[in-house]
Amino acid sequence: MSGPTGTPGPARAATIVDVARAAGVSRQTVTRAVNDMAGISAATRERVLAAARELNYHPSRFGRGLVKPSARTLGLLVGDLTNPYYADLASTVLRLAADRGWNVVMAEPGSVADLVGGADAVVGFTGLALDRPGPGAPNLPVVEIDPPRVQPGHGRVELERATATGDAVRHLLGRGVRRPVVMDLPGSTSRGRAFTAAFRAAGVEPVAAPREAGWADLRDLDPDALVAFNDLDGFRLLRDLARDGVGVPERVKVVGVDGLAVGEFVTPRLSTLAIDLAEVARAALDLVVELSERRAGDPVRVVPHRFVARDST
Amino acid sequence: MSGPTGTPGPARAATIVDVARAAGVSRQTVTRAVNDMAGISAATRERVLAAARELNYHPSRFGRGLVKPSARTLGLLVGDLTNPYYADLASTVLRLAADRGWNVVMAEPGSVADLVGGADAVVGFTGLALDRPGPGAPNLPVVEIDPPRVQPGHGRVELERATATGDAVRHLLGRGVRRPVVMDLPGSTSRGRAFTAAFRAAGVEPVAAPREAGWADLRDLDPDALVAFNDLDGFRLLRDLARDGVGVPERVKVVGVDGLAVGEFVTPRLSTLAIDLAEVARAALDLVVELSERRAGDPVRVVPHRFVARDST
DNA sequence: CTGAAAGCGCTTACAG
DNA sequence: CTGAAAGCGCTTACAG
Repeated sequence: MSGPTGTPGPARAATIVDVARAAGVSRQTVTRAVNDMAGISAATRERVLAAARELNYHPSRFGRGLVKPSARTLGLLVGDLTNPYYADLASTVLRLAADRGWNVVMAEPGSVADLVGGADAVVGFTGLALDRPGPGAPNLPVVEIDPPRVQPGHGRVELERATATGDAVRHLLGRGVRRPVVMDLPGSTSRGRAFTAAFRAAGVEPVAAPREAGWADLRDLDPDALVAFNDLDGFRLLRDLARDGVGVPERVKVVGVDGLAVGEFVTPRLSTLAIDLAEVARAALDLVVELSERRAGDPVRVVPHRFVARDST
Repeated sequence: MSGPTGTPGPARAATIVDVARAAGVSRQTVTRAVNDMAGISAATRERVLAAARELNYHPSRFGRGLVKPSARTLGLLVGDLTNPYYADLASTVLRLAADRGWNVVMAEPGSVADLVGGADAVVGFTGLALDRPGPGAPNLPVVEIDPPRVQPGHGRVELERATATGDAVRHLLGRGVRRPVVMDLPGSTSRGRAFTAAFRAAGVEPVAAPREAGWADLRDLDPDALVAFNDLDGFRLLRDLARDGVGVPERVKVVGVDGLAVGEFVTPRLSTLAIDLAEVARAALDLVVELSERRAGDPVRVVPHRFVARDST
């Protein structure tokens, strides 16, 4: 609906040709001015930059990217960054990716704008989202962290839990625990299943409870240990227990999962299943590079949790 | 150094033409297969996809972006994501940006790979890095959060501190504080200066101490209040004080800055200068949109801190 | 110091 | 169902 010529359409962003026309020069003179290159008179440069400013001109990443080498972009899919677990992982990925000259576009599940379209490869907790790798969808290299099921062709970093869970359970049993509660999501996840299995192997039948249960909901079970879904939930439970005057670890022991550094600062300090997130990040990046260069088979890396006993058990 | 033709060079990534040649079809047939479009026989599609897989073909974001509308990309520059302050802000930015159809490329200072080249606009704590907006450098819309000094043409979100600092200081004085220590970075920052000014206005001269000082360094000053550089530092101090058996808040009061949610979970719960990060994020995004559409003057938004008194004071 | 030409990798009409 | 042509916005040699 814009006029025949000269009447700038309101929607379309200014392009290098618009600036060239406005400044009365050629396109590559605009390039020279805008990119601060040599071989252009000060006067011309000024005129061009003025025109660019006037038109609110911003060079297109795409035009530029097509023609000159530029950083590759890694799509990173994490859970809620509000959880330090994901934030810490992201922090390491950012650092390692930058070392290798990659940019990182990030998304939380539910806010995946166009991760796939904006990235050259994708890494992350795909269990949280990313269902749509349709037959012909832009098939990027993908590395999944802690995936619920294997996806052929994708790399994956598995977070091994069995060993550390065994250690934790042994630790609890050794301190007299007989009536543990394992808290988990509705469908049950590998974390919950691992604890349940380990307790059973020792002849103790744990009670299952929903992740978000509070002490008020659990009190009647008279539990002597609570396995929280993660550290954040563990903090919440510790606070509730303190509020109700329930002694931790004397009367009830509490274990978290994730190994958050802040667990050192709550009272009592929270025992937890920790994992080296820097190692997870490193493994994921190694795999994604591998995948984008050669086409490897089904590359897998395994990173183990370890049990960290602190004061809450 | 690759052969005359047919000998694939090792470095160069496969392009749509390579696939077309390998499959013996035209470029747009490749497009149809790869993008799962209609108007192509199943057999041809299979043949093309096989060739694509064989060549490890991944469509170029740039070629594609140039020709079809795609999400805009916001560059977000935050501090260490390991600090929940930045992580929480990033989380909100991610969500809001996705609502508006933007992608977000993220960087921490020191890991800024090519933020400027990879984004259509930049938002963040530019005080932490980003010095190089040279004369002709790719001039994107920029919104600075809590900038150390105003940069003409840039939008900015100012984090107002004076009011909340006054409240905090009044609160402390009201509880008998007379020998406060204000901890800050070497050059002193606006947060430190605000506290110092507020104490002086009330006729109390605070002692300045380096941000990373521990109780061992401060004990001899016999302070009755510690103003930590941020909440994380506050947690550290609380732990040290508990370890040394120093009563908080009876003997020493502790104030943090940032308003981290975990401050609710440490013991005693940390009093702090909080700010609504969602509001900061929203203001920054509003400005950046404004800046990339019209060219506004020097758009500014102000978001206030507020003092949250908890148990540590 | 400045400009005309070619090409980066892709998709969108348009013919057949 | 398939392909030849044009063009997206930019930069890189190459002439003048």
